[in-house]
Amino acid sequence: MNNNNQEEQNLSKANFVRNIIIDDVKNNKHNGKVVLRFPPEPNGYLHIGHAKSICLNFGLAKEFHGSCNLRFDDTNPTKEEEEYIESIKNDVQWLGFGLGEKIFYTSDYFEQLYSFALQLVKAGKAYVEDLTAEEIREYRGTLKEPGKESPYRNRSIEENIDLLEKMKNGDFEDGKHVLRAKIDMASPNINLRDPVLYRIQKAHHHRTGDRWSIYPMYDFAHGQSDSIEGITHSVCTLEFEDHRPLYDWFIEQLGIHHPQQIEFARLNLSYTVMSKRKLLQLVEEKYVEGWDDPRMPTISGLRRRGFTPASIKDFMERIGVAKADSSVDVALLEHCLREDLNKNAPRVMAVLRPLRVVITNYPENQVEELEAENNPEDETAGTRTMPFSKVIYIEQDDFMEDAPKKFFRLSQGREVRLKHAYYVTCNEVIKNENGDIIELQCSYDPATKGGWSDDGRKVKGTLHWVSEQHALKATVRLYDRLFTKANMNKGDFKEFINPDSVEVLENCLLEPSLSTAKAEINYQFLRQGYFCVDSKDSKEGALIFNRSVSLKDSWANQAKK
RNA sequence: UGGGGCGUCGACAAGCGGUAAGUCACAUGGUUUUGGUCCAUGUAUUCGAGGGUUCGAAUCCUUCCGCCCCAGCCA
Repeated sequence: MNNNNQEEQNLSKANFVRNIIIDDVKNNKHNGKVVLRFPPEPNGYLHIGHAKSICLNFGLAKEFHGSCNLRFDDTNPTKEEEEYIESIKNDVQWLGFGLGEKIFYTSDYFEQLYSFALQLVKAGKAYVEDLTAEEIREYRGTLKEPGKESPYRNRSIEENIDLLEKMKNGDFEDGKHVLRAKIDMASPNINLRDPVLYRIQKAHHHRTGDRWSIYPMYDFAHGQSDSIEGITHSVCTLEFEDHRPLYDWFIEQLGIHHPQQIEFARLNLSYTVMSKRKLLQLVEEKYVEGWDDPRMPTISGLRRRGFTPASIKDFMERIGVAKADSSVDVALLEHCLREDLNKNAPRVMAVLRPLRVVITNYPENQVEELEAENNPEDETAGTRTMPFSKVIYIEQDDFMEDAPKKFFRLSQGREVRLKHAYYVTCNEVIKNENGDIIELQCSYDPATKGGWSDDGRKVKGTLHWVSEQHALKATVRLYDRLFTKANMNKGDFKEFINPDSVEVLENCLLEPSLSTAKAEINYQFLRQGYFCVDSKDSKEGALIFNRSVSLKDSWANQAKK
């Protein structure tokens, strides 16, 4: 690879946010500085939609040698928890982004934010409201009709200062007053109709304790926090587009640094939901086993499922960044995982639904250690050995009576290859009294050791297998999409929950090398998919594997026809 | 129907006046000790619709249609 190619590799794909930054850097706009931020509220776990924002912001900061602050937007103590802060830090780092020298918190600016509020009051640009929440709503007007001004709008500055200080000192009960900006009750942009700046909330804050009885609203805190941190580009999602005039108003009234806000479309993924509210509902109503359930689109869920940081970053690179509402096909995410794992995951053999096979002409107590390659896509991966003996198991799906010609697997009288072992031919099918197939009697060809024949004989099928006396028992969880409908914009999303989103197979048999398998290391179970040890439930001697994603299966497609 | 956005292949998405990139999905062939991977090929005479400007328009103008967001003391 030459230098040019390498350069291109390090550059992310073009998108309009990146283009704006390129221009600004070129024009020396913020002295050429690029300071970004990722500002989650610690009120839930991060999901893959947040990962888009993380990759964008941290990625751009890295590319332009700038910085990206992780800032917790902790302005609502009633909804935020320490647990979420820890999980968020953890998720960002797992994705591969450093947290930097310090973590930022909006709550660190409470003092500063309060003096900004006081500044507005003193300038006659903000006032203390006596109206109730309901009255405020009525006064606000509607989308089509202008609002009307509050009777308390023109209090004296002195009275406003006095009242605000009393609010701050805890002299009033929750809801008694609120501080509002004095802008324009007739504005077509509802955000400008005297928005609330502070509310009284005598709640314990996870960081500031009981110091405050008033807390700033998001709209009053967010832009100013960006400003305080010297953020050059405030990248956020589309729904904040019409808040921008409000943020600009604050910045202008206060006379402080003006970050440039840029809005992009949030990520939607087919067959899942992506709002914290809905995800919380799935957790609380026990549709899943927690925020990190492997079926959840949370970062912790994807991680437990077996997704890698590289696959998620690759996905983000491929979907791009734009302003059109869109829903990305989950197949693309799966493709990214397969691509990563195809190159990197060691291959092993595991029989999920075992069918007993006796090799009638194989010596009774013989065991052979056969060599098997670990990864045909990676020469450096080396080889291992697998024990072979008289009784083995194959996949139930790999045998069929009266099989069609296109079925390249085992059937009466047909010969197949056991991967890395021998050619075997099925001679007899043993059934129980119900007619279920319980065992196959096969014969092997000793001349085909390793799975080769030099007589030019063609064998179409290759099966995976495990030796009975050496096999490890394990539980395998096959995950499928959580919902049966690709897009659930309308109606109740819970109607579309997939009742078969997980299938638990209890009696799977694995090759012995898997006894040392560890969580977050992916394996390809040959011919089936990529699997990893479950980080929570798997125990030594009681292994549990999760299917991260299946292999593509063109036979399944063909069989359906 | 107040304001703010958005409409390019089934799904994403480049393109920004010079004659429709790429990726996924799909289909067909080839290779293959994974019906995996890999390789090759195919897939929008057309850019929400109409009208206009221009030698030339997805790109400019205009009218219309459709979708999303906003009336929390949530973020």
